[in-house]
Amino acid sequence: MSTITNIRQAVPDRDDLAEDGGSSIYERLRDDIIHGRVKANERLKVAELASRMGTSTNPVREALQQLRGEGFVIMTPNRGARVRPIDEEFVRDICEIEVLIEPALTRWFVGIVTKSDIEELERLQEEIEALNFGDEMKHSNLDLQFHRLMYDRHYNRHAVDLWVRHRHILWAISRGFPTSLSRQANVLEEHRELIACIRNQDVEGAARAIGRHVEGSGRHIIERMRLDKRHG
Amino acid sequence: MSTITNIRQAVPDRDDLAEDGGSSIYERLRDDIIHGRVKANERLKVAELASRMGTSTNPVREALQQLRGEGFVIMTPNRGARVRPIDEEFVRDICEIEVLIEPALTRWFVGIVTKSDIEELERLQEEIEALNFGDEMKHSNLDLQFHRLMYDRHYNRHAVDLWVRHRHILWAISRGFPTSLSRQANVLEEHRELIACIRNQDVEGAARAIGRHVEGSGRHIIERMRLDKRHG
DNA sequence: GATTGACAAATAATGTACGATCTGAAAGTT
DNA sequence: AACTTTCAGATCGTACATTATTTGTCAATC
Repeated sequence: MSTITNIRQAVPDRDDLAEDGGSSIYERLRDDIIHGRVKANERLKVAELASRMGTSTNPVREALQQLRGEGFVIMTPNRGARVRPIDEEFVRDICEIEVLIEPALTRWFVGIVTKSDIEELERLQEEIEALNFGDEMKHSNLDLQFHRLMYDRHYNRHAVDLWVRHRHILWAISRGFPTSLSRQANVLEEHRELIACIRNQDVEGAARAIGRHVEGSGRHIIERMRLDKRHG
Repeated sequence: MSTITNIRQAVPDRDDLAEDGGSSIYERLRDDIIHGRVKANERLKVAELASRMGTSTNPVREALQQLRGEGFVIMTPNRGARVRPIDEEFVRDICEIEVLIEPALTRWFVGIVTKSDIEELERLQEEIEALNFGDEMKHSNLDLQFHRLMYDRHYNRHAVDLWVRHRHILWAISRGFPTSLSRQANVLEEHRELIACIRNQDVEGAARAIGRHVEGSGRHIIERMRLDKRHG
């Protein structure tokens, strides 16, 4: 019978050294969906996934339920789970929402920012520029710290959670993709302009800057997805 | 195209008499959390819930995982699930997000609206005014149809899903709460103005109208929550 | 005598196994 | 050809085993 061939196999021989390795069933499944290793609308059979993951069915079922809650799989009673397609539209949809949310978060930040906050932003930005996209992981971490400094203290926890989740998804999608030189330059420029607006207490300017930042990021990811799809 | 009435369990069954029958574990748990029948940060023990629901532990675990995915419970490894507090802040947070999203959806709708759409909106509005908040359930359904007509065809399915979920939560919270006369008048007025702006192709006016609509709705719910808390 | 630390028992979460029930589709019947 | 029956495959629910955490007790130390 035809089976899902693209899902990551359970680690065959290296047992117990890396324990779970931090990758739970949930994370592996989510990663497979986000990276398109399982086709859109493909059926996810619990028994099959369980044997593939090397566990029994129960953990798989619970992981699927969690993914259902997050909207990554669609479940119908007595008929199991299907993959929700993670395509360019999905990225576009997320980014469009962020284009609405992040400027709002940023406006608030401009209103409560302190001198030391700005200094910290500048310090992070210097680190980012010094690194110059040399290490994808480090850059991602610095960039996360940069934006987290702006959003973490916001009173609307729900909005911030949404941002965190969206960022997580986008990061998972774009991990491994190279960043074009053009996009690199734009990222640095957008960050610098953002800092300048914040320092000048230019609320609307900061909002516009972050809006462009999000939009550019989304466009870049979509372009990379297209290239990736074409060249395998 | 197949029927759009794909609403899961849209039938509001009010039979609380049968302990095991009727609604699913998931819905009962979610309802308990949203309505504050379980205290904030209270620990949710699977065995206890299972015996209370009259089932074994597995369905409860899966329901909890789904709720975790939706953000209603917080789970920590080997330490179980805790209730996420559903309070006034939560409502405010949701409404603030909707104040950002719904105007964007509305702007798009103004751009694609047809004559028959406007006629349908007006027909629904007439029904709403004729009903005049006589039946909470019917009003809620009509209001849902009203806004669904505007949003359902939007290309950003993710944003629409978010709206649906938020609306669902707010509806569950405010169910049973009476609507003040003042709020009733405002709702009708806001709908009328919204329709007028749409007919006149006044994009920004429509966006402002829906923004006020959402904001007023949120404020009303929060006020009712305060009253409810005070008087038991 | 009160506090702290270790150790044991209880409690609860997590994982495994299996039977019951439902679905989908291919067989067989009119 | 349409309807019914049958059956394999998958989901869903129950029971149990395992593992981790919390709690309670008691002795040792300050």
